[in-house]
Amino acid sequence: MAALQPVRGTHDLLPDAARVHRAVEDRAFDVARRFGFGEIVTPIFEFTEVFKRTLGDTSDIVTKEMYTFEDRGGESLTLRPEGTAAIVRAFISGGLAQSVPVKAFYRGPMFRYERPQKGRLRQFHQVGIEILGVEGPAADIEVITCGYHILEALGLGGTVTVELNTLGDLDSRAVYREALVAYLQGHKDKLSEDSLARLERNPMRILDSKDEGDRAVVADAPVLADHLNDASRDFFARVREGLAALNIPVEISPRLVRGLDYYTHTAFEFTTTQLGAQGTVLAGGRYDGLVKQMGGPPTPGVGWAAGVERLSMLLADPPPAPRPFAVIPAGAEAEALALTLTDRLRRAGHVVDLGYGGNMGKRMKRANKVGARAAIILGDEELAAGEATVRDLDSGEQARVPLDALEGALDRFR
RNA sequence: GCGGGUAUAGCUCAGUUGGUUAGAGCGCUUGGUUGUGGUCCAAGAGGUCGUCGGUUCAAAUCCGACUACUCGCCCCA
Repeated sequence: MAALQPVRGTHDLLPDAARVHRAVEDRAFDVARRFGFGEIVTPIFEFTEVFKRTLGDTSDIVTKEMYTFEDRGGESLTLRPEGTAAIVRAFISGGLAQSVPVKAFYRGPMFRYERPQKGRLRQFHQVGIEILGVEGPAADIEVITCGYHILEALGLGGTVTVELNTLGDLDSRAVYREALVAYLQGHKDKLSEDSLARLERNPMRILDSKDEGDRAVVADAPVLADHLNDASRDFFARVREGLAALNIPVEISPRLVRGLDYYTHTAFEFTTTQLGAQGTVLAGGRYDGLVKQMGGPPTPGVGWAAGVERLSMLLADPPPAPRPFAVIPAGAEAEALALTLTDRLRRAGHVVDLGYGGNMGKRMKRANKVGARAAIILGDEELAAGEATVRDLDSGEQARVPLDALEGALDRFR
């Protein structure tokens, strides 16, 4: 039986769930398209190097969460654990540096070997956007605004908090990091085990530790904002002004940091309290060093990714299944007519269900089960008159309609 | 990777201090005749009680391991 279960941390999307999942993706893309983003589809696996080089050798994702394997040709490949690295790789290998700015939207499955929880799977799905080639804060503003509009389109405008911070440019970040490490070194005895490890690899992560002891230490730690140079400070101010002008409610979170190494300047996170520990629903930031780090021409970038499963769980108005019309023939002659009539109505754009057999009672039951809006009944009487009986399954009212006027008669049910 | 909880029909759950053929609701199938669903009534199908092992005369019930799910930590979308 174990073999017949989906692999741990993976999930089938049965029709009802799949409909919600697609709706989230489609609405996100609809909004992104209005902002001028075009879709980029990249392969689901890449050379392992693509992720190693971008995510940093010490990140958890690279060190213990990647699905890496050797193919038959001996190449080391990895199922993508996130989207940005692949988009940037495509940007470089596709020569898109010639046509910056590039505004890319992507969606699809990502893979991380993690311990599954609610809202955390081993194969999960993201939608994301990236703007490559824009240095100024206009891109940051647009990217955050787009994310906010998408959440609004999903009916989540009021339930999500937008947290914002700046990591400063590379100089500011380096200066701050030094100050922070110096401070933390002096309080080593009070730090948790996790944070001692972070002190080596990713000291800024200690800022958002949930450990009480850590929090006490962090409370008096040097603040990033005090270490920003003028350029970084100005950049952040302009981002905030832009968002304020667009009425996007933002909370400044001085301790918000990013797990991945390539982020600079703007960092943001859209969170909800409705999903427990997996409250982050959309997150991203600016990554000015990434393209160059991957071997492309120095190109600034900013973007975010959002978790489709998490958004699906929150979706305010899950889309209903479409309500079909049920064509119900009685008798062999009617059966033959039903086949062509159904085809005609489908070509006209209607959703039509044609049962595979059974008497009228069974077919009516089926019509009801599939949520049909109306039944189109074809029997001997109707055939003789060149008509069909159209029965409104909500009200129970029915009327005879000439066959060649059917399309028009069905329009009133839309 | 670490810690806690859970695991009974397709779904949501009962199952008393271990004791014969494991129950309910919903869903499903069939019927309540001949061309009309949703409501109602009746009958029926469906469970190696997550898996493996142990304790016992006897295990869904107690113990252990494993697996999955779940809630935290970690990480992150």
